[in-house]
Amino acid sequence: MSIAKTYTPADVEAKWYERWQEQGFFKAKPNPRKPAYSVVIPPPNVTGVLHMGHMLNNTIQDVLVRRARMQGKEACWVPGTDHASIATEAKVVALLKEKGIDKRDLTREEFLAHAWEWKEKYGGIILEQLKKLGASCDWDRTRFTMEPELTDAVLRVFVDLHQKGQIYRGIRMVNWDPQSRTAISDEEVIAKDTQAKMYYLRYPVVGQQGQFLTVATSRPETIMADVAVAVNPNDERYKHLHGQQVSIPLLGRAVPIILDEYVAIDFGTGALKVTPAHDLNDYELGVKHNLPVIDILNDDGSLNEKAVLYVGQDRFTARKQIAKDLQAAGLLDKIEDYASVLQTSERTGAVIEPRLSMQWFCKMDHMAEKALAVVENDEIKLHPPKFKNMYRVWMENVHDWCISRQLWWGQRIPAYYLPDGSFVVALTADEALEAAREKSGNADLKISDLRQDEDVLDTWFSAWLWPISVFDGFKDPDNPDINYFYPTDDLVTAPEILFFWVARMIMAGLEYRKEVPFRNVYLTGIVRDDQGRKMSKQLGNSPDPLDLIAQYGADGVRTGMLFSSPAGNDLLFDIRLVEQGRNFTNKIWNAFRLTQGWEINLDLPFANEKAVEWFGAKLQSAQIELDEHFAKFRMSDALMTVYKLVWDDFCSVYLEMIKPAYQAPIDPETLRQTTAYLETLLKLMHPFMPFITEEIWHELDERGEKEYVCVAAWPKPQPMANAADILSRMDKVLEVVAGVRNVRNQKGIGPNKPLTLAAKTEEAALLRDYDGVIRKLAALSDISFVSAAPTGAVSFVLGTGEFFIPLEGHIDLGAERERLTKEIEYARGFLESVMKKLSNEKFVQNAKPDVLERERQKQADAEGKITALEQSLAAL
RNA sequence: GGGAGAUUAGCUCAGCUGGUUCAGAGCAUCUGCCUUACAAGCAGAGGGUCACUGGUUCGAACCCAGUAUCUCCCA
Repeated sequence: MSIAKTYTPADVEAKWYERWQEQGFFKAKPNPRKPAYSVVIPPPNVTGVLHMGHMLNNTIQDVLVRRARMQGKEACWVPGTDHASIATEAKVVALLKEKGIDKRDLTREEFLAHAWEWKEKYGGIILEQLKKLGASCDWDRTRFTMEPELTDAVLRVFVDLHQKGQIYRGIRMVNWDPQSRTAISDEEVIAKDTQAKMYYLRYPVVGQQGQFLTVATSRPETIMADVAVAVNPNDERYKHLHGQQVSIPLLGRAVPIILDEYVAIDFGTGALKVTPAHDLNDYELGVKHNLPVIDILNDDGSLNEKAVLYVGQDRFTARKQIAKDLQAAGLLDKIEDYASVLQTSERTGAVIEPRLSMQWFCKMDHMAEKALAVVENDEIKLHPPKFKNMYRVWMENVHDWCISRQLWWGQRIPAYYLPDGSFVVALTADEALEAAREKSGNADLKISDLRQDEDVLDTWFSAWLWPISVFDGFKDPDNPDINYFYPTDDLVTAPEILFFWVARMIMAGLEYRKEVPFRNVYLTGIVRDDQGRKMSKQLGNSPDPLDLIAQYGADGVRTGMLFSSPAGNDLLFDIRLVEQGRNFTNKIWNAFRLTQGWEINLDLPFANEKAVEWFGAKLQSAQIELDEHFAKFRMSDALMTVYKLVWDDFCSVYLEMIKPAYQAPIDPETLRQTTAYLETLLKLMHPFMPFITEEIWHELDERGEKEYVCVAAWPKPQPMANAADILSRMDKVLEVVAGVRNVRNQKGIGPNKPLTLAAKTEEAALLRDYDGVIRKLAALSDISFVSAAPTGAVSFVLGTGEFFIPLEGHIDLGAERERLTKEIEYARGFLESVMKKLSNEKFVQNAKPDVLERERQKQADAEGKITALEQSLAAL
């Protein structure tokens, strides 16, 4: 039989993914005989292509889902995509621009036609990429947040919350993104530290020739929107100006000097320009003092005619220009450097303008309170739990959610305006008409008299319904799917969207199902490069995931990503991790290859009882450990447990123990047991490395129609009464083996040159039991037991036992002596520290009995060891 | 400015209620091996004042206080 020496994933991955799909293994439907397990994918943007973050996130989900499936649960992983209002619209606008089409020249319908066309063409790419990774989603359930049914859910919720008074319309200071020309929510604003300038402007005091009030501002272009200058009433410097007016520099418009304790005397000059339209604090000050509002900005961030000056110029151009003009007019006192915080848009990066505008809001207070409670009482667990604190702080300080966006791509707000300016909210235009007739008392109103709100809803306003809407829980709240699969089990996502999305899904779940949407939230870290920088397209520091898969195999990439990704910690991506993953697949492949090469001789007796028994015990303890790691969502540790079990215990120890001599046959019982172990290992590895395990599974044996490792039963630990004993006995044996190998290394003796070992130990019976194992692993021709040290031998000490390897001609007496002396010194020091404890009365009184017992044991061991070492030294 | 978390080997991280092998793992490093499954490998080895300073305790990586540095969140 000839099997390739190295594993080539490219040959098998596509095949198995296809087979799994053909067999319908990923499909899930309500099954009363099975417990449900469900996960909804964090829907990637339709604009997205697979990046490293997706790889990590979806690998983790797939591991969880595959394991649940093997555990006999009805595992349902719902895939889908998000319409990503701003991001997609921006992308489509840019694309049109390239073709020479300006969005403003298009009607809403025309634009949407382009957008849909784009979505149909590119929107599914990312899901196809996930298949390459091995993601075991139920593809028949693929949803899209803007598809008709999900849109229907969004509109129903909007109407419902409006009816409940949870949604309202109002003028508020919002975060205006001048690039995408829409309001965005607080959560979409990113604060960035920057070096800005502070401009000190002279406002001439009206009627007092030559007198000025100097005001510090970082945004001089907004002076045209000033409606007052405020000073602190207690500020001695300005008492003489109380009741006066100043005129706005360059503009000449007079505004009052107002008094308010809000003004910080020690900041800037202690005089504050008040610009209600363009600053939240100023707005509040304006309301308090009954000041007018002058909005000088256009949607795109340029100045409008209300500014009078610089009309049509962009705000930043205007800022530069006005600084020059003020300088020229002698009204600029000075400019200072100033460290400030810039508010920027999450989506476009544009500098946000605080802007007063009419928007739709969703009240958060009640919903936030409930959504906080379920996390506080652990009905929903966050992993790692440190995020609980962050979650609490946010929930306790949450503001109402601005849900309207001045875009076209998205769900259009179902509010309809009557000719008189009032509005009704209804699911359809027909219903709106009915409501409008009732409201106005005008039975003659026609649909054409109504005007639907131009805005669309925030993308998260559809995403927050995702765990319910993907199971059609709004259209049909009592359908079998949602009853069976909701609440979902685990949600795997990034901490960045804990508030955007996770918190709001919890709110929606509680509001519409009276039940949490999931039990566990696993928060992954950010994938960074080896210098700790976030991976991004702009930096070009991210490898192409599909290239990686092509090069290292999906299994290699999956394990590589998991190797260093403890929950909630950032992952410093290093190609070496993926190499390690690839190497692991190759190791597995070769273990399989080894077992396939053996000739069987049916007449041979069972020759490897000790080895088989030991690996059984090892397997059992590893499985227990593995299940514990999974229970705690410690994916990295879970993988490491499997990795060490396979590589160290199975390959390096077990297979070496049972491996027949070259071209010698193996006995049937050993082969049978070994194959069974290999199958168990394949099952344990499958969630992490689905492809190679499926490949070997089928190579290993003829399999039935539906007999795939993908759906094999997850192995349960086999209870073994004396497992601990078996393991500790073998540990001692392996120490002896390591001792011999160490001597070989030190003396430069090849691994195959037969040696003999003489042991002077109380564990002779144990070593006799394992005689075959020791001889094989340590390549010994004979093991004898002695009561006195032989001469001319190299020795090593384990516990209280002494071991001698006769090696005439290899012995350096001086070096041997030195080594033994050092060991004796170390052991004496150790004994001393133990004795110190034991001679301390307080320790003996206070320590628990088992602790005391351990210390006494240590004492005995150390004394025995010292004796043994001294005898060895004497024997030299 | 407010809050949360972190600091353990060269790197990435474990370390449960303070008490065996409590100073660990993987990778990297070093040494020797192409030993008929695997050089994408085998065998072995070295490496840490558990950030710092005090305190509590018979006993501290672990508990407490302070200091330093870093990260994140919010304003």
